[in-house]
Amino acid sequence: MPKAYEPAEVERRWYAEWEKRGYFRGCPDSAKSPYVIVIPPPNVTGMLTLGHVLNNTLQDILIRFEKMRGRETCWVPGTDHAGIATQSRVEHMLKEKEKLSRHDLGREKFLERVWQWKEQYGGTIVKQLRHLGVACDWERERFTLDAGLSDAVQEVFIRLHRKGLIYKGHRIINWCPKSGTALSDEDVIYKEERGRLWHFKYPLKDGSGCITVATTRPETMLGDTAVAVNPKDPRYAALVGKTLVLPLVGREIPVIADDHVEPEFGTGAVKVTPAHDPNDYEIGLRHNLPMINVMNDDASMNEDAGAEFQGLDRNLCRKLVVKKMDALGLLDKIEDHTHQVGFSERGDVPVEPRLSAQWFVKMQPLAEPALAAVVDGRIHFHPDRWVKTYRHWMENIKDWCISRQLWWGHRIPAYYCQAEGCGEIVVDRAMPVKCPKCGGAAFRQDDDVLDTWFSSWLWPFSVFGWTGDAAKDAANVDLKKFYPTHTLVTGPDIIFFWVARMIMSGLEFMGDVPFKDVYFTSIIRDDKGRKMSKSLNNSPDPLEVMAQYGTDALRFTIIYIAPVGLDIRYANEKCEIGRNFATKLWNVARFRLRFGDLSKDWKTLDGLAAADLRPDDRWILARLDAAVAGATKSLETFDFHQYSHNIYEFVWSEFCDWYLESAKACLNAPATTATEKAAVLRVFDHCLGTILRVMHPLMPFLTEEVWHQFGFAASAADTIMLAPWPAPLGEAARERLGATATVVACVQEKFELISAIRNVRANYKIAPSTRIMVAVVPADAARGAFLREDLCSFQALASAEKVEVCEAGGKGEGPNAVAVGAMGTAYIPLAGLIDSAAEVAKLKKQGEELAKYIQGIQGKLGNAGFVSRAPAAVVEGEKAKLAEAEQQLARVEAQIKALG
RNA sequence: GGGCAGUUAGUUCAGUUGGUUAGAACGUCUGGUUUACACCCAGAAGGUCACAGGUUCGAGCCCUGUACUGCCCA
Repeated sequence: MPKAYEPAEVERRWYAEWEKRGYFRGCPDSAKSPYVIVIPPPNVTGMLTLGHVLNNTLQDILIRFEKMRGRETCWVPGTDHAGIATQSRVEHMLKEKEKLSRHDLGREKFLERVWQWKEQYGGTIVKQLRHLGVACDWERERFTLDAGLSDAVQEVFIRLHRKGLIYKGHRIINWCPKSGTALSDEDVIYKEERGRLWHFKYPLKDGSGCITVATTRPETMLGDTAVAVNPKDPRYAALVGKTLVLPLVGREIPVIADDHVEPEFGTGAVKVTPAHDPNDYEIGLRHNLPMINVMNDDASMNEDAGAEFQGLDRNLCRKLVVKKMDALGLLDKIEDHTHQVGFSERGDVPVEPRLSAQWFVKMQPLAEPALAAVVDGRIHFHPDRWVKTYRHWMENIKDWCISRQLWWGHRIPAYYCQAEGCGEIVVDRAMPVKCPKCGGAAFRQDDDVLDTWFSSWLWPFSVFGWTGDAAKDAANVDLKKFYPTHTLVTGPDIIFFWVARMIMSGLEFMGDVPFKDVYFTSIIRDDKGRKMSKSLNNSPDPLEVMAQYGTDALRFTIIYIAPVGLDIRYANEKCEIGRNFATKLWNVARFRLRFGDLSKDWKTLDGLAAADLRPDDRWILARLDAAVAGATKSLETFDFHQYSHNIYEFVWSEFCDWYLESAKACLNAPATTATEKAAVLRVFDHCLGTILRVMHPLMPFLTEEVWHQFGFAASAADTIMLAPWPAPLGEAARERLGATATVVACVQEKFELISAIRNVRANYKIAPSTRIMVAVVPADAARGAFLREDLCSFQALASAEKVEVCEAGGKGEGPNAVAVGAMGTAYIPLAGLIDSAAEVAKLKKQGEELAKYIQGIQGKLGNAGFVSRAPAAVVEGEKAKLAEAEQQLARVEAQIKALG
């Protein structure tokens, strides 16, 4: 075995092997109880990011944990078709390489090209995911445009339409001028922008003066159809009902009063453009105002903007409007103004609110049961504070704009009767033969496609082949076994886009929640706390990180550094934590191999009793038990942070730093009998076998490799993936093995005394190779007896030539350095080296600390309120601590006296 | 404007139902090729738990307020 773990080859070999052996498959016929996760489908255009690493490592941990616990696990992977992103990427490519637009090709040819692109490049993220070691059931991989999933989308659209929950409406929507499509409210990202507030004067028709309005979007004035003021605003009371002449356009528009106008904002009078602003639209509806759309699809001005402006881009138009208003003397002033501007996520351009005919889902009837499912606990959020965010959105829900003016996606199953003046819309699976209204036979299908999320929201059941046909679905074994799923792991940024909508659709179409627990991951930032972004060039490529440090190292590190419910601050160097830990474990195995083959009976400790074991063996078994119980509980409660820290702490600081060294001393000692050695090795192997299994969900490759190299695997065909999750020994077994709380406390005290002795060595700069003599006067007879049980490991751990346990006063002659601990007082003869003054100073410092501590406890115990009100156990505990400390202080003081 | 988080060692973070002398990692300092590991070992230093009140026998933890930082929604 090489000195350090070399991950690359191990990872390649094991992943292929696991997949080949079918370990990832979820079997619907299994008698085991199912545990199911559906992956949050990444965009088919996507590349693996650290966010994916975190998210998928968490899912993999859960899947592997439950698999070891005997569940029939099924983790469904897949991708979504990412309508806008994919279409614009292919359009861009066509333009660059062939100077063609999608319109040059036509819909059918263009879609062929997108599919080609998808087949060629779309698998990237899926391939990358495999490098992460994820135990996904690849045979179930799904894509949102697969035939079955597309059928489900169609079925759902038709059903909701029949139910009156999908309708076509003429309303204000968010328009992305770059990609030329409508967006949903959730697709808009608000960014703070330092803009301006232009104050325009609109003259009254009767020539009696002007009203000044303030606007952040001057170009929209061309579509103004009113000016509104607050009815309670005395400044404008006299002007309500009068008529203004809209400058540049000449249209006569009224001054109206509306409660929603804020008198404090701007001048207190607002221009109203119902076709280009959601608030103005509401005002327009209330006051029956004309709605004039002055823009084209690409955000250039249309003919209704007037001849001077027609064809201009919205930004150029803005400049021209301001210039002309200024020339007319109607530009009152320009103020700096910081405000929130909505941007299109994909296009990264400001969205244009605009009046448009689109398809919507009526959300409220779906939201109510979905809110109830979370509020009444059928679904749990982790951390649960996200419930509030969810509730707020659900209670203020708006209808969902689902139509997109794209070609790549699920085409809307709506057919328009082409008969003159009919206008009938038929929603159905196929093109109708005859119009139910006019009997016409000519139809045209809606050109638009559906929002990508309209397919993703069905994911938890569409991936299992849901059809909506009751008989077929009842006979679907996958659906029966695997729905509802169990845990969803996703980012809080898609709580509305995806999580909330999946809950709605699950309840609506399956009659049951889609999952029971939702774990919201952290967001990954760089080590300065900045968001990862392409422009900052601060987003590392996970594949490179895995190549450099190892996949297990990255997996371990990202879980280890993820704080509880907060953002992660990541830097590549942090992967050293995981890499070093992997190497540490690797070397534990190397160490063990020096002492021969694995104990045959490592799996259990049956037949062993306290008398067969050293105190240190009993101690590590108690600690191992606590570690196993802790790991199990942490994973059951989604506390991944604690899980990783507990393992790390246990393996490194307890198992390696103390137990392994103690075992080494015993195994190397000539006096140790073969029986004693066998017992120590058996405990060691039992610990290691347990550690490997507990760590497997987090570091799958390394643990599998050691499992095999070391002989834990029964044969080459075996796997740690299917090894049983360790069960705690339980109290009775711990008692039998002497792994009691008393032993743990004593061993802990012993280790503290050894540390104090090491401190003496360091203070006197004694070389590690120099063996010292140590005489320990135990604090009491019981501790003396405890120490005598095993002096061999004490000696080795303290680098001592010899350790003697003496009666009080029997510590021998000559000057001694001293270490005082709860276990007792250790004397280290250091003739010629001893610095009495330094010894006294050290002891005085220790004495002062003890005195302060004692004073604190005495203060408590002297407080009548504490003694009468605190629980008896707490009071007793304080008394015991006091006695212990007083005794130790007495010993420290005795030493000071002896030295002085 | 509304809501949600956070503020603990130089840095990044733990800290259970309120009850040990508040912990870890990294970094820093000292010493060390001790036969598993220098991707290591041993030792050490480092904290007014943001601030101000309150509840309590007892507060890092509970309550009220303030400040600052970040996120979400309008």
